[in-house]
Amino acid sequence: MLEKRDLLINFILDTVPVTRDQAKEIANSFHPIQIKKGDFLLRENNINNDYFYLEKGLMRTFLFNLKGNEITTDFFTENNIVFEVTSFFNRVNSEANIQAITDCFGYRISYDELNSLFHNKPAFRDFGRAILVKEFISSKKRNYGMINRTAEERYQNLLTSKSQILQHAPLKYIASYLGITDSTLSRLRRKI
Amino acid sequence: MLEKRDLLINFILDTVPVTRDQAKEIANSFHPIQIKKGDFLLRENNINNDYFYLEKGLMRTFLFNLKGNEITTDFFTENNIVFEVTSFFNRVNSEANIQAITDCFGYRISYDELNSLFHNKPAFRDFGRAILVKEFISSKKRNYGMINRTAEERYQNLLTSKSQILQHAPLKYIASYLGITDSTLSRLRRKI
DNA sequence: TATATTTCTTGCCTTTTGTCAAGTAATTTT
DNA sequence: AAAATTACTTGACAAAAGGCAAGAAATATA
Repeated sequence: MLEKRDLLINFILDTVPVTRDQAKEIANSFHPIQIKKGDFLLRENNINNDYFYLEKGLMRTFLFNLKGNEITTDFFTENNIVFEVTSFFNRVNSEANIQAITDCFGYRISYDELNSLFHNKPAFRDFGRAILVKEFISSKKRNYGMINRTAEERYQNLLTSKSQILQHAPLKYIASYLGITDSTLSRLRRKI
Repeated sequence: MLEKRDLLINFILDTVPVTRDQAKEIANSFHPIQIKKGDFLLRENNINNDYFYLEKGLMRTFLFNLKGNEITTDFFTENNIVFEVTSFFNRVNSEANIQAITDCFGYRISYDELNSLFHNKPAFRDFGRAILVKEFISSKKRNYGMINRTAEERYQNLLTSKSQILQHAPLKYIASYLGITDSTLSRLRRKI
């Protein structure tokens, strides 16, 4: 039978050049958790203390703007690391929430555990940096899309890159993520 | 007389909790360079091998979209680290250029030098991570501004956060950075 | 199953932004 | 200084997106 943690081990092996034993050691430092649909990995005004490998399910981060409207700033799909960088690394209260869109399962470590691995295990050092680099790059790509693509192109892009999200997230999450109103997204969809 | 490298030393001390001696040691691993207005720190289709502390001057990154239009994706001001994360860390050719908007001066290290410090000097480890975290956060803030602010608000925000840019960059750089056309920015300015 | 709530769509009209083109102003090159 | 290039502005019109409200559809709750 396939040990479940194998997916995390493979994720590590795909992220950074380490041996399978090193990947296993890193994976074994993580702790399994389950998050039910609608529940929160992080609530605003708390410090994010979970560096979370999402094995199964979908999540999002959202916050409220000055008008009180809910803005979805990010979607997370399976086989990715989930955390709120500002709160987690700077140890400050988060403005954002991280919520499960569907039932989720994965593995977490705390900030202290991560830091100890970062300083004591060279393999994890490279892994941690690679994750930061990867997320930073995807944030920059999103920026580029926002300044260089129309709403329709951004929607089409989401459709191909994170199609699972389109199937499970309500329209209003997707609209605010794309930077348009619900009505506009609804009309866009009809057009397609 | 003030040793010029003091600005870099202070930058390190402001970024991460290390002793002045540790900061000096890190700073001394960097090499001074000068870049004239209009010259390039990085040209597209090359690998970015400079992790660059910008002490004096202004820079930008830009690339060409599918229509052949030049898109400015980032501005850099004094007392910041300048690099193209995808190319630098993944050792792949860059799609983007990094160019001096004004005469620039600062200090650089190569990828190999950075990596050796990263693995051998715990103080630098924390510094390197803190820079990645800082840039990642600022990219996320930019995303949030793009989906949640009007063009006028984004312009006003740039005006307060990077006013030096507004004084030295031509309108077309700023317009593409804000995700609007030259005409629209020109009209926005008249309104203000 | 009935009721309530949330999600999504659509019409009407307004505002914002884009496109294209012409013209002026400023800067750079010769 | 003249010529050429680049930067910026503006007008007229078109396209994209927003605001608001009503209603239909789907989902959740009682």
